[in-house]
Amino acid sequence: MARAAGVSHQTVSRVINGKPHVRPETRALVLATIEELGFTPNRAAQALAGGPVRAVTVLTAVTAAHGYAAALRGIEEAARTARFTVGISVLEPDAADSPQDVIERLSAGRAAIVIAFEAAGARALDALPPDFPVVGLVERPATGQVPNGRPQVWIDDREAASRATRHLLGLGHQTVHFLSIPSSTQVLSQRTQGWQDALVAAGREVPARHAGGWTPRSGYLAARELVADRGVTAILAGNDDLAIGVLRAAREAGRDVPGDLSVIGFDDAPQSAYLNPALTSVRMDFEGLGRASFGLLHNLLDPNAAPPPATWDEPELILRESSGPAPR
Amino acid sequence: MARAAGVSHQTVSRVINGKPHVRPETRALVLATIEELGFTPNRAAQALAGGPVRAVTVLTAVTAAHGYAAALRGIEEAARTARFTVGISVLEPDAADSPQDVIERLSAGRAAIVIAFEAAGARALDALPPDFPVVGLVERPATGQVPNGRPQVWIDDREAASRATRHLLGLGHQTVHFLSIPSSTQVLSQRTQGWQDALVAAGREVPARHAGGWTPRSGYLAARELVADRGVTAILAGNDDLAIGVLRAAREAGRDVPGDLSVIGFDDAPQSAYLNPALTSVRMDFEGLGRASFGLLHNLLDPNAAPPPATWDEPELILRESSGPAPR
DNA sequence: CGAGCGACAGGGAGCGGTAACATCAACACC
DNA sequence: GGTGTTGATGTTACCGCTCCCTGTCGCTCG
Repeated sequence: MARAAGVSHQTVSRVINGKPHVRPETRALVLATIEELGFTPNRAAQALAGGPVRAVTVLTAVTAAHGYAAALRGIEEAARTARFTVGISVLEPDAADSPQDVIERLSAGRAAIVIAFEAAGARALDALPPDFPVVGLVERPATGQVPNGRPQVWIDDREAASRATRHLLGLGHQTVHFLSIPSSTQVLSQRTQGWQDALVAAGREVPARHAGGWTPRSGYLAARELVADRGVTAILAGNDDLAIGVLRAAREAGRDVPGDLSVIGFDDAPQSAYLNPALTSVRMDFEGLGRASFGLLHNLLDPNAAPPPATWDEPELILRESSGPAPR
Repeated sequence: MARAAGVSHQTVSRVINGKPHVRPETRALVLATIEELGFTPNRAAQALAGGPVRAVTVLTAVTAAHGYAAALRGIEEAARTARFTVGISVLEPDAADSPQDVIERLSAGRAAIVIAFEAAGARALDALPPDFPVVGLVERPATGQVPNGRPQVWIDDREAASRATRHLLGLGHQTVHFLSIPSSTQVLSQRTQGWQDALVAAGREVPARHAGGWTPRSGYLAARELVADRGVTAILAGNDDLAIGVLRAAREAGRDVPGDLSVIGFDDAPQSAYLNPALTSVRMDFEGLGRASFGLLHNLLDPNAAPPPATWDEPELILRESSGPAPR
């Protein structure tokens, strides 16, 4: 122990936490000794003794999709600069979600951020006791639906989906087909809703929705049927991974993108601009969302010390090669 | 406290840890009370009291690349089934790497897995004290170079790169150009070495190596120059993300893949099979590697309780559309 | 039939910190 | 000069758990 530095443990504690009432020379002495001994405060002890919580754990069911990974990156970055430790635990789709099961996954510190864009995440969020320090990354709550009183953040992907759909309609496409990603407990994901909104508003018929998963493969499988129909001239994919599968299916079916088929994805993954053809996509600032979610949590935990939570960018449609005018 | 269940804290502790010397009925009673109260043992207290370590933190400098993400997934999965908590901390490329700085990132429990495929990771691994419970995911140690006494795991990507290079040579290409990913402290990454090995063994001249980063963009930028040279007929990219950039650059330069240019990537990311053209790639079992690394760590921490560490698959060249015979 | 022993249970210390309170000197004020 | 007042430290009590040790039984065994 640094008490070998000639002072009491209490003084060391004060120095570590930057508290007042320590003479500058004493502080310097302690700091020097800490340096010399390579001393690191024991997090477990700090946590036990009721020190400030400096740990978050992120709960998520998906790790591969760009949006999720980006959110995690944002959270980690914000947490690291706030000197928080971040844990991660992935949710199995069919896990028993008793509060205990969920809480048991948390590392010491007991504060969480739940990425609840789909069912497993949403369930985990619900399972946590109401007074638990947690913030959720969620789908935009359906209109009129009250958020459950917990801090949550979201990107308005309903509006984003509408915008993308309107863009395609504006290009002359009679209708737009949608290949969805899995949603949270809501029957329809917000992206699906937004797509429907735009179609209905334009007085178009809403085609049957096709359900995909998270991978390019699932996009490919689901799209094969769609692209076989020459009447389908525009496909909106739930994310860029699915869109890659769609692009592949289109090529195999001899469809020309964007000549006779337009494809738009979601999330603007780093590779999307370099695909063949380059993918038109809706850029979503999940990294910013992640940072903001951490900010909110930090604020929850320690209203004084936390800086004002960050904001994030609005979705933005990035036009590239995969979308174009409807074929005549 | 569950002591309200009529037994001592000690008995509760025994039940929680599955220790003997508790009457079945007593055990059942305690278990029932725990269930009823929604009691969860306090990890911090357990750790403090010298209970078994049940937390790892993963240190990595890269999160987006498929290989890293896959390794992390493997670690998390193995850790979760062993009821470990997993933390993650990303290393900045230019961080001060004193042992203290590194250790400070660790959550309570103080055990780590370092993904040390490139410089920042390697430095962090070196910074940790020799007796620290840590295992590294590293590049294959150069021949004759003794691993530094720490448990580490690696995939033989030197041989894998050789194999891919030989494959291209066998297809009639005069030589193979290489676009590298950043490496660890070693001047040349093992992938680069393997490529050179094969070229030298075949008596070919070794072309200048091009250095890329981690992203499709960096692959694209580096490849533009390469693909402009019609004499270049085969490019091996350090990973699939770079390869995507290469594919793009090739198309823009009017090169036909695989007609007059073959491209092979590394890692076999999920989207690679669905690209246009589908990317020939070397499949690397980083997920298995991650699982194995956790197994090793678990064994280090608790030689009795840990199951024998898993193994991982050998690299495998997956032939797809992007590689073919050299143009005549 | 008492010693010995194993199965079960409880008591207490202590892990490494933080909060609250006590102590003590220096200094100011009336 | 007595006595607050304030800054710098030390002391003590936990935080919630695990280890070590001590007790109680009820049995077996010589």
